[in-house]
Amino acid sequence: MTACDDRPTDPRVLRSRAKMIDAATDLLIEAGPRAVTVDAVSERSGVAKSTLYRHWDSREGLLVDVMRANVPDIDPAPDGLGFEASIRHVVTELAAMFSSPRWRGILPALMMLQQHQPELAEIAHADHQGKRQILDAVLQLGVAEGRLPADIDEELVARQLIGPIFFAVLTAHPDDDAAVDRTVEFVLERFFASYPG
Amino acid sequence: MTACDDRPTDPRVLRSRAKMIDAATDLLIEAGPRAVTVDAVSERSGVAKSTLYRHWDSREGLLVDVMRANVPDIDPAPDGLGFEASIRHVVTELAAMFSSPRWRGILPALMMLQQHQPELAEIAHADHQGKRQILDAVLQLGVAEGRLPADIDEELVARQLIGPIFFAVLTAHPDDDAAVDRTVEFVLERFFASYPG
Amino acid sequence: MTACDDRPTDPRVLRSRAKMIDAATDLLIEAGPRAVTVDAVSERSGVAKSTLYRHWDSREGLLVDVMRANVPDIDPAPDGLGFEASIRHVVTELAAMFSSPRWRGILPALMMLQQHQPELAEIAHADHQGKRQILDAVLQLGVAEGRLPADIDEELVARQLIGPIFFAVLTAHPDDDAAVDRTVEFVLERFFASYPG
Amino acid sequence: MTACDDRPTDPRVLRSRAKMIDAATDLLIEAGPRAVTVDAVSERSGVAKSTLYRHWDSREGLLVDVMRANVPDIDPAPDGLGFEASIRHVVTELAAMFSSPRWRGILPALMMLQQHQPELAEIAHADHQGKRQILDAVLQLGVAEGRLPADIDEELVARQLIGPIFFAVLTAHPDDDAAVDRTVEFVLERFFASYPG
DNA sequence: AAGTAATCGAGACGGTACGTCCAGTCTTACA
DNA sequence: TGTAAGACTGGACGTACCGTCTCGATTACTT
Repeated sequence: MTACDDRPTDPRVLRSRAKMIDAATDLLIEAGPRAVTVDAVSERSGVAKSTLYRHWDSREGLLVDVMRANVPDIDPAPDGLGFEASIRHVVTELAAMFSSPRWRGILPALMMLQQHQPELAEIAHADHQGKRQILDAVLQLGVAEGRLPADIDEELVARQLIGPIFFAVLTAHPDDDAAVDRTVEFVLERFFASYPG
Repeated sequence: MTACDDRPTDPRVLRSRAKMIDAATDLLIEAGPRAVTVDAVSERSGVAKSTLYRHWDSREGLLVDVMRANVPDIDPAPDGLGFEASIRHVVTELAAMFSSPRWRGILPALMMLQQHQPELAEIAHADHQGKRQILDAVLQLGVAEGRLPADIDEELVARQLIGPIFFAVLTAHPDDDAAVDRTVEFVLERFFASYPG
Repeated sequence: MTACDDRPTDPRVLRSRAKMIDAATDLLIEAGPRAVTVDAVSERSGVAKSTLYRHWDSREGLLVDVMRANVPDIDPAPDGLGFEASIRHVVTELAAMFSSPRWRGILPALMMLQQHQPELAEIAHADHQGKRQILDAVLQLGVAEGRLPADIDEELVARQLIGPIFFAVLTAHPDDDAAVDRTVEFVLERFFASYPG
Repeated sequence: MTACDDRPTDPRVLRSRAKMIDAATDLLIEAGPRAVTVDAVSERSGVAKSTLYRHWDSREGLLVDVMRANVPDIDPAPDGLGFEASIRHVVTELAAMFSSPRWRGILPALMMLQQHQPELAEIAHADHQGKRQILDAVLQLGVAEGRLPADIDEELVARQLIGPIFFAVLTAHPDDDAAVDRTVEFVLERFFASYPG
């Protein structure tokens, strides 16, 4: 029961690892998952291929860590902000997350690859849960304030709020920069209209 | 004197093409885009590799046509059905489309690959427009019946209706077969609640 | 004994055949046997590939006929010229043949390919025999004139006369245009020196 | 401080290279240059195709090294042997070289391919020069012994001696095993006859 | 501070897939 | 009927990448 690996990780390991993740992330965003080649990552990062395989057992393993390293965080709603302001804050945060260039470059790959890689499905699920907790807290605040019915199905409401934005990010014309903002406004407006205080 | 290339396409061409598209579609659904190997398609379809390259200039070109060949159609709402029944019909149709095993196997790949392949982005866009026309007709019916305001923004409403379902398909736990159905019900219920007749 | 196939060959057949042989010959001389591609011959001659295969059962068969069609003839020594002048005439003719650009482009290929294609070996052999007959006649004239011993081994003498010239053609520096001429002179000089009248 | 790349070549490189050259040589002798397929060499040698291309930039490059590796050496005439015995020794050595199964399988290919591959022409030329040096030394011995005139043209004499044998190897009937030996005897006999001591 | 051990760069290797080119067969339409 | 056009199978070519391996050269910890 003794801690078997207390010693701090070798700094060389950390340095190599960071360089490879960075290079792979850049490649993923610039040209999609097919460009995340072991040889390309090795060349771009300056780290030898053999070192890469010392850290991950396959290209896929690296890709998993690249995804994990890039999952964005969102700010929870500050305390004492009230339901309406809080939900607006969270939905806006989520929209910003979906719209960020980095996550827009990675999310579709994650959505696709999770179909055939359980490890990525777990990452996607964990990420989803994290966001859900933040949103759920706000929905509970709405219940507490009497603005939402007590028996609200948080999962369905979450889809109601996030789905249109997610959909807009993936389908809106790339030139239409304001599409997501309009969608956020509309989603909130209809949400408040369908749950009148 | 009508079309310029009337002569019926060589039947051999059609047969080869169909066999390759079928084989590639199966591979795509079974194991994802990385499994759609030229060699694998050739072997599985019984068509020679060189023939494949006579039809498409690259693996990507084949993939594009596989996507195109598998875009599902949905039934438009029958005439004389009334607004509420019509919109329920169309949304249910869309949900069935998103949930169909074939499209679930292909859609995420399409979403991802379109980021770096304009040709696929066009397919996705054309598909989206086709569905939108069907939905827009129903929304206009709602306006005509006085159930929806005349200045409705059809694009935003479409996202409102489709987004949660799309999101559910891509994020719901695979064991939760009823997730999409619940989402459809909820989306419609809230829609009607937010646009009370 | 009835003529079973008297009717003159279809002129189209002759024309196609000639065009293909010509094109193949040009390709062979310009870029060696590897360039004599069925497709290249077809394109260059304007004759369809399927027609080519109606005339020959393989690329090799075509190559055989190309070789056969290009075997050069030499003039026999004119009557009444005397031994010395006759042998000089024949050896000079042979040297001119070996040196002609056309045969220089083809002979090495024939020499090589005959190792693994009996049909080509036969062509090479028949050609050799033809030249030998002309040379042998001159040697017999030498015997008749008392310039050569009666028991002369014609084969060995032929090698003695032709070998150095053949060797010079295949090994002399390409810039050294006079190499073959010098060799002819030398061969004849030594021949007469070793068989003093 | 001597050579800049002293370190002994990676033994793996040497081993792979040797295996490939051997396999290619066997194929060349057995079935001619057209059989020296990259895939065939790879399979027969057990070395991966990609490794082959790490060593040579094309099938032709490999062929060049196969030729180079198989150029046979001949023994120079031992010292103190005297002119007649020496020249007999060298000519016999050359005949044995031309007749050896290995070189007979390779030489015609070399003769042909050199027409369109300068690198092969260089190999052929270098080989020729090597043999010429050995022969020239003997001819100089003949001059020193007073058996040959001082102003002898070594190139022409070399053709005189080698040409008939070379010609015999390439044109003699394959069943006539003694053809080359007879030619050697005859060449020497006529040579001595034409340069009587 | 020296010595040991972990980590690293370099790169050869066997393999699989790519996309091209050619041989040889076969089908269709035209003359 | 013979031909041009060209699709088809099959196989080799030469390239790019994956994942394995070995070799020395560094770099970090340890005594």
